[in-house]
Amino acid sequence: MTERRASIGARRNPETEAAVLDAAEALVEEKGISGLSMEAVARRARAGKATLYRWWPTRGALLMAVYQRQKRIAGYPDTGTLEGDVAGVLDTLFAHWRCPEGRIFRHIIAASQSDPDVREALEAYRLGRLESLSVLFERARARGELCAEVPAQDMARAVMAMAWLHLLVDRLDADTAGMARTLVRGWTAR
Amino acid sequence: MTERRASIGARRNPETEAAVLDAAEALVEEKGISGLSMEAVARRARAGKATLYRWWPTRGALLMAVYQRQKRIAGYPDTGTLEGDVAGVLDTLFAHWRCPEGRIFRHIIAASQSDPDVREALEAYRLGRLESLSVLFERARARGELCAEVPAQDMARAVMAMAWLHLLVDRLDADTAGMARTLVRGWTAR
DNA sequence: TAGGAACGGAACGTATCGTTTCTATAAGGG
DNA sequence: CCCTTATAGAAACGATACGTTCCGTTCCTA
Repeated sequence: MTERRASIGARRNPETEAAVLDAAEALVEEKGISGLSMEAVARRARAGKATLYRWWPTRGALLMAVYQRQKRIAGYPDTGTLEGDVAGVLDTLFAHWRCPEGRIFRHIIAASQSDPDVREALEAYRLGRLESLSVLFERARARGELCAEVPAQDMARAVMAMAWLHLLVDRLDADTAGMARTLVRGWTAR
Repeated sequence: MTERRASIGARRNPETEAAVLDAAEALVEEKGISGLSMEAVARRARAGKATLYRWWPTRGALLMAVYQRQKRIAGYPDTGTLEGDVAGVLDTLFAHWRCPEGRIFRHIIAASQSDPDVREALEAYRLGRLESLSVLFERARARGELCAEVPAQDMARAVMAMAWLHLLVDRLDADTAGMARTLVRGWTAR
């Protein structure tokens, strides 16, 4: 634990990378985003600041690296109805955001408001999530459950918007079933 | 312009307050939230830092003061249909957020993720906006346009969520009419 | 008239920033 | 086998912002 983690030659040391990302993640969990200073990360990871800045030139880059290291959420459950599926998505998402690793996401959204690099990375990630959300609507359409008028992209955006709002205002304990009902009502064939 | 703005006695100087808030607003507009340092505000406003800290103990307090100085958005237009009203609300809101003073709001949401004072102030403001949004749904209910099943609070939250999402991901140019249609479809009597 | 509060301004010590320089280490190439 | 290359960590740098504390001035209030 206390042995020095030296260079392993003319290539990047994975142990150093892991130590840095561990330190950064722990700092954000413990002290919030303001605790994520390059100094503090370097101290905690026992890494040189030069090493940090070599690989993660900005705080935003470090933040995104931490988040992208986390395992992705698996596919969503198939409950047989669109409303059930949407409620399941919201449940899964809220549960993920409540756990220690997930708490970082709100800070990423916050950082993206002023850091162009974070914004770009988040936008790419967000579009991917919209894509994966659309699976639900494809399934519903195949079941003949959907009305034809509402574009799948619009529905996915509405679900994401609801989720983000509750994350940002710290209401991850809200009634996801009610949310799903409110949203889905207008999208199903009548 | 260059004359010294001295004390006016044992009471707060409105000119100083205005100068400080002007400086803070301009700094956020020009350089984003990271440009809003107490040092920079004091320099630009030609105010002492002691004066700043006396009235706005934290950066968050300063940020909220800037936003709350702005004139409130007037009542929403009455278009005769819920869908038209919601589209109008989104249009008004997006237009406000696009103009220089409105650009601050995204930074307030961001700051609220780590600053408890900002969070509290934003939460109070947000609940007020939800209240004022509910006027739309009262009107629709009076017209018999609404189905009885969806609570007004849930509808208001969905509209707000959609708006916030588009603010945060910098898509204030999106199709508000389409959004309104997507949301409102499920809430009207069928 | 005396007290006190607000004002701008300056200085203080502390902390973090991002950069630079240094030494030591370890792989690959000729 | 040596030399190049690129790494890792440590230390120091100047710059910036932090929050606080004084000071001298102005002028309202009691």
